Amino acid sequence: MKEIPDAKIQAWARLIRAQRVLLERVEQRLKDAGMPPLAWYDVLLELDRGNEGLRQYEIGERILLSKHNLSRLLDRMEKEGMLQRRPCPEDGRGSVVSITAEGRKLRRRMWPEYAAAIDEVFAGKITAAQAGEFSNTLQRLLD
Amino acid sequence: MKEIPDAKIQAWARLIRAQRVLLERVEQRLKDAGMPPLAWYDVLLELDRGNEGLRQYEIGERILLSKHNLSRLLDRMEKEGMLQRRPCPEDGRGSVVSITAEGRKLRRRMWPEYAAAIDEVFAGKITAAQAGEFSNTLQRLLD
DNA sequence: GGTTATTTGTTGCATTTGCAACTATATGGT
DNA sequence: ACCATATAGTTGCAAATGCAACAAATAACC
Repeated sequence: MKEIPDAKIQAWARLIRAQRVLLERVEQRLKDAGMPPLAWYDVLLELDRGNEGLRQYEIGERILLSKHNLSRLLDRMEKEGMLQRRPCPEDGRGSVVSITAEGRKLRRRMWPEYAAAIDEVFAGKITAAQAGEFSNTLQRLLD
Repeated sequence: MKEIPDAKIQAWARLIRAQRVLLERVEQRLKDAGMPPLAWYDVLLELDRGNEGLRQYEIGERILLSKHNLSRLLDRMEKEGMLQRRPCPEDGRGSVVSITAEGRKLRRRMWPEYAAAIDEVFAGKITAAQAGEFSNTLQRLLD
């Protein structure tokens, strides 16, 4: 059995914990401001970037959401008028999702609150150099 | 409105993403090995440390679980015979939770699998020095 | 001592997530 | 062309989570 040094175990534990704590604070702040959860923002951001509309599976890959889950998230967002689904011309199975004007508006309204929250819980507590180093480490872990 | 440098936004995004990806891999591995989710391990570990038994709220603080949620997690674990709840002598409202022999056995059985998973997704991808630095940064974020 | 506010834990209800099954289309092999 | 297999997305059902309301006991205040 592999012996993992305590310092690494501790780093692992802190990674899990810190992400949970910080993310929860951010979500709470959005909620307090009467805004939808972060997942909505993620979807809106991707849609806003992918101008021609995106296939569902593309969204799923980018925001790391399983397809059934995404399917229903999109249901909710579509019902609120934030996006549109239309059948995909090249692939009869799929649909193309695109953001509505309403969706763009929501995204723009969410960003300041989200940014303030990130600043409060994260960006304000770390220097640019530290953030760069931190980011590199995270990327290495993801590879 | 605060302007957050791109590098910090990216670091934030990676923190969220990396934790999700790595944690999911670990959870999946436990599941594949026929074992309960990580939350069970966390509870068992705390109980194993706190020899005399712990109050529920103490467990909740340590593993960052809200009380209603914890209440039901403990229900499930108690039903499986991993722990015991008995009324607290000093405080008529609360209960004292303690681990059973069965619970200790489960924790010991889970650890090798969990450790191997941590090694695979985290510890094996980072040097001790990097882990130390990383850990410090996370701690700073948590303060 | 009596009243009010807090804390501890549980429960009901709505929302979300995860899993497996399903439909429908597309792809690959022969 | 035909059959098997894989992919895109949806849906039903079970499990987990979040929220608000609640009971019971303690602590705080006068």
